[in-house]
Amino acid sequence: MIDFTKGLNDSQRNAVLHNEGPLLVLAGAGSGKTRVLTMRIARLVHEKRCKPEEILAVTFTNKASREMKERVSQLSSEKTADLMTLCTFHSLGVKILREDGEKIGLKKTFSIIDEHDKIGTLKSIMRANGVRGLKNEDPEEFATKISLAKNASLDPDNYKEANPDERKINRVYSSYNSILLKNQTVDFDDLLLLPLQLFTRHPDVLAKYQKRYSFVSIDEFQDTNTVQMKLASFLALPQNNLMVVGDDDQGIYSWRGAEIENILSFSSKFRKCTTIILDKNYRSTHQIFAAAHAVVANNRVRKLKEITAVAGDGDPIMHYKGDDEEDEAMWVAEKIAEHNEHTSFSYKDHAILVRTNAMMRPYEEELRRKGVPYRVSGAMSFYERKEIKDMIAYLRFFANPDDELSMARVLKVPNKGITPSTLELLDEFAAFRRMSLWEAMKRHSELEKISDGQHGLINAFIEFFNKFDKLFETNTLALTVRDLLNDTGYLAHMAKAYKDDDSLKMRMENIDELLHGIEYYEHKFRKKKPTLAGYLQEVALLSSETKEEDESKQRGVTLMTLHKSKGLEFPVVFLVGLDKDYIPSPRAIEEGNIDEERRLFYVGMTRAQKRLFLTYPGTKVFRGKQKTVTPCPFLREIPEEFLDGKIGQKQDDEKLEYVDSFFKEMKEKFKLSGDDEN
DNA sequence: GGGGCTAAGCTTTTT
DNA sequence: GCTTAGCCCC
Repeated sequence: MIDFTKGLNDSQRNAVLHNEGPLLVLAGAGSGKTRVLTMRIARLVHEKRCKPEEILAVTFTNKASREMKERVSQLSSEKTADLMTLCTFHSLGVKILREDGEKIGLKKTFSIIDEHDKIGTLKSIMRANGVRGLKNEDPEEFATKISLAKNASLDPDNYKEANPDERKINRVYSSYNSILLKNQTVDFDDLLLLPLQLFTRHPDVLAKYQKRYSFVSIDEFQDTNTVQMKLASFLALPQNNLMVVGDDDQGIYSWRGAEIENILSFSSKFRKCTTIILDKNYRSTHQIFAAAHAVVANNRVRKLKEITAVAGDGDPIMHYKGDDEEDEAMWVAEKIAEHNEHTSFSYKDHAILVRTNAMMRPYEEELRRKGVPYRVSGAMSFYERKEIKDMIAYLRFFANPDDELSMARVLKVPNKGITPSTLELLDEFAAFRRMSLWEAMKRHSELEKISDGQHGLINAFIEFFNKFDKLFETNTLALTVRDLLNDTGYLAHMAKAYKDDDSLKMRMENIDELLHGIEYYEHKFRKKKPTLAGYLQEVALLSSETKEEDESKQRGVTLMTLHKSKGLEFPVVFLVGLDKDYIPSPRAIEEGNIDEERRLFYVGMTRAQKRLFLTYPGTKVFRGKQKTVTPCPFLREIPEEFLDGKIGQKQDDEKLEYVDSFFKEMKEKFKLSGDDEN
């Protein structure tokens, strides 16, 4: 029998050997949590405590779920890993809705709307409802509120009850939801909320899934929202074989609806819960980790954990104050070039972490100037590119002709000649007869106001649909898409539109890449019958991914926001722009949520394995004016013994005193909100 | 669909 | 003050 505990420390072993009942694993940064999670499920199956198909392990990112699948494959076999459900919360939602969504009025072919189209939909709803009148209210704000409502498990009716005064939001929210339903479309939040509603309304369906999954694990539990928590606890019943892994010190997504309370109160919510703390950090040097820990220990509301770094003492943290933002960036770029030249650290070992996307620019400029290769994480993702969105719209339309957004795009590129006024007539007709726009289109001959020419174009469009609809049924996806590209004149249209442009080649390559993706999907699902809707639901969840490639092949310096860095590690990390106007952000101060900002700082520090550099500019240009910068107050919380001693130089003393008084001030300000000595 | 102009806005965004 | 996004017009 395989020894699944080989090379593990005591707490890791205890977690891996846990069998039935709820288990909370508090996993400090770099403590080997993925290892523990995967080893435990591999062991459960290996020892025949359950079948592989009874394992459900949920993560937040595609990357994390891929990694988990890989590791389980290595520990058992690829076949075993394939039988398990190792996926993200959202793809679990897709699976459930595809299987049983019909019970709540959702066809198997439903579409998933992306963020951009969502804003567009809200905009038109707001316009139609007169909400976007005088004050020109921001659809983004409405989107955020609706999303938070959905994450808190509030449907339009619940929300209205809880917030009777938010009349505009109420109107927009309920009309948004009914439009989505009419288009047989869901948004990302629905992928969680709708399964939950399905479960509450159809206990028999819930029972089916409860029986299917006998062991449930959740990764990054500190980031779960109300809906995810409910889903997890529903699915784990009745045995409650629920393992959750997370680190309350790394909860940085409260503004997206994550409830850190879920992890803080887990052990009191679940009777007989076992709690295990993974208290060895294998990632960072002692100097780095102890410093980071000293900072985060200032948070009042947290699970007490004494975590020690075991990877050796290391060098002190270095600090640099630039003359201005440019000088700061220059110093960092120089340092990296120097490391690459004279030390064992190469470019790819370095990461520059910033608080806001806008702060990346001076670094990009400096790196480019010095010829240092770099990659910006979070640049435009593959699926956001125009040509890809166009193609996806075509595919969505064929999978789900009720999807009006996609139909609108299809009608536009290349232009099918059906005019806006014709569409308006069709739309009215659809509303009057309570049918979809597509249904109305098919009955266009009933509308006398439409001109003969337009009737002809609509007929051609319907024929075009029927032809390819059949092809999608009979031919392979990839082949049909190739036909589609020619038949619609899309390729010709591209060639014309980007005639003298370098970007034409790139766009063609992107289309090629998409075709390869389709072929890959067909290959992967060859046994399970690949379908158009299935493919689309797969890729919808990859929407924010830059495309697999890099990582292993990557050569350059990584430039990204602190938020994006969570879960990653780099030998050398630069935390830059440590300016008190950015971290903690003014908004966080306003909301009294400084602890989360401190956690963000902690996440940044703990990304570093060998060397950590903290920098800030002495002055900056802010809204056109030169201003003196006050360093980030968290710098003051790093014990001097771990620093290279530069912080606290005379010229900085005044400012650092200010920083000390900053915390006093904050304490005063929020005394009433419970942040006092009790 | 792109070019050019005007007007905001200046946190973070796993899916 | 400068960048970016949205919108109008071609």
